Amino acid sequence: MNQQDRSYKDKKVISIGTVSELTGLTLRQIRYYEERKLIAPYRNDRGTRKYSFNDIETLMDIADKREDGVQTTEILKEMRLKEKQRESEAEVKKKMLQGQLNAQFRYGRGRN
Amino acid sequence: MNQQDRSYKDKKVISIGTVSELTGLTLRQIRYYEERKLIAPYRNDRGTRKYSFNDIETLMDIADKREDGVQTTEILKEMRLKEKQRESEAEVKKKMLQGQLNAQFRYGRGRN
DNA sequence: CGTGTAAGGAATTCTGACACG
DNA sequence: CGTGTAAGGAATTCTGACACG
Repeated sequence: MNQQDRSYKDKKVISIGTVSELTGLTLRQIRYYEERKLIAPYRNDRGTRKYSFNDIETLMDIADKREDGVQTTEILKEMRLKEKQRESEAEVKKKMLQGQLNAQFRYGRGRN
Repeated sequence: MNQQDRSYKDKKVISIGTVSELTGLTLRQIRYYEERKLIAPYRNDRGTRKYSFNDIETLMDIADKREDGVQTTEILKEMRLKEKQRESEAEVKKKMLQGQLNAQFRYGRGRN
């Protein structure tokens, strides 16, 4: 996904009623998951919550796990773990790219 | 942009107040451009308008043209023309791809 | 033509709280 | 713990219409 596309997915512009329709969750549930730090909607001037498509996907994941009886505390831990995993992966990729650049640089110099 | 990303851009989930903030247009203007067929928001059960990110981009284009004094009728014509151009381009691409496939097929047969 | 505005009604969202299990 | 609900207030959105230039 490129930069442009991310901006759509991350932009917090959807109000809670629409999120409720899209996820099948009640307003109460959506607000409660925020209280438990599982999501962090933006608040506009008037204090109205605004959600992103990303938030909606997170909420659908939460709904699945809650159906399996997983508590919000556990879900929060899982989410934090996943986040760390993503960071590590990004780190590995960065290092691999760095290694390739170094190799290419040495190769280029050798031919001159 | 892949299928998944398109769904974010095209999904009509943003209410008119947010669209107003994002585009700088007044509610009156946004509704009027709909009346002139420049945009077509979705209406939910209660008749509330819902817009997509695509609609927002269209509205920003409209705003620019209106500032240049272009009338809504002209803008509509321009939009329809662009649409036809996009269709032609898609047609050309389709034909080029078809040609390549044919060539490949003949080439493959020749070697057997 | 394009936009502002006042009008009245209906639906939305917010918070804090009590209830239940 | 997770969710429902009633409560009261504030802001949103809708339509049809009159106004102006």
